[in-house]
Amino acid sequence: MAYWLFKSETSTWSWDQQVARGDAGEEWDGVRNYQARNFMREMKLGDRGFFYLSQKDRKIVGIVEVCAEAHSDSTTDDDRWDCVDIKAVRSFVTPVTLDQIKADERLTDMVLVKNSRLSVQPVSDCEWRIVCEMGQTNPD
DNA sequence: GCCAACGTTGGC
DNA sequence: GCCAACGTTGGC
Repeated sequence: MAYWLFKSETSTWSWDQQVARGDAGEEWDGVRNYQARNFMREMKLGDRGFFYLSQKDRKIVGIVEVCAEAHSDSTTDDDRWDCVDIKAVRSFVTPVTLDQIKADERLTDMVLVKNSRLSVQPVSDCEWRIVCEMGQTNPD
């Protein structure tokens, strides 16, 4: 199983909204970046991801699961853009801030640190476990 | 609210 | 196919 990171903003799509969707999940639409799209095309059912809030919040607040593999983005007729569906798995006991991540020597290679603008990113197994531990949250 | 970094577009 | 111009993102 692979791990990922999905970026959102509270004002656009909040963690509360994601949780409220329950197991039905939600289409991760609106991504208009080839790199991010390509990562979504690689995703498999059951893959897990962090739910990160950019801008004001700048922290990881929850864990999500891919509940539909890549399909066309319903918000556009342009067939270049695909997206997956994700559902909330659990909230972080303690959210992990970008500051904490940047301050941790083990996480200096995280895409979030190296390429902060990429809205869908891969996360290594190692990074996954470290961040979950920092958030006192079950990684499985 | 500023601006650096990055991605995309389009003229040549 | 290069690269200047432009638009967007997101940390600060």
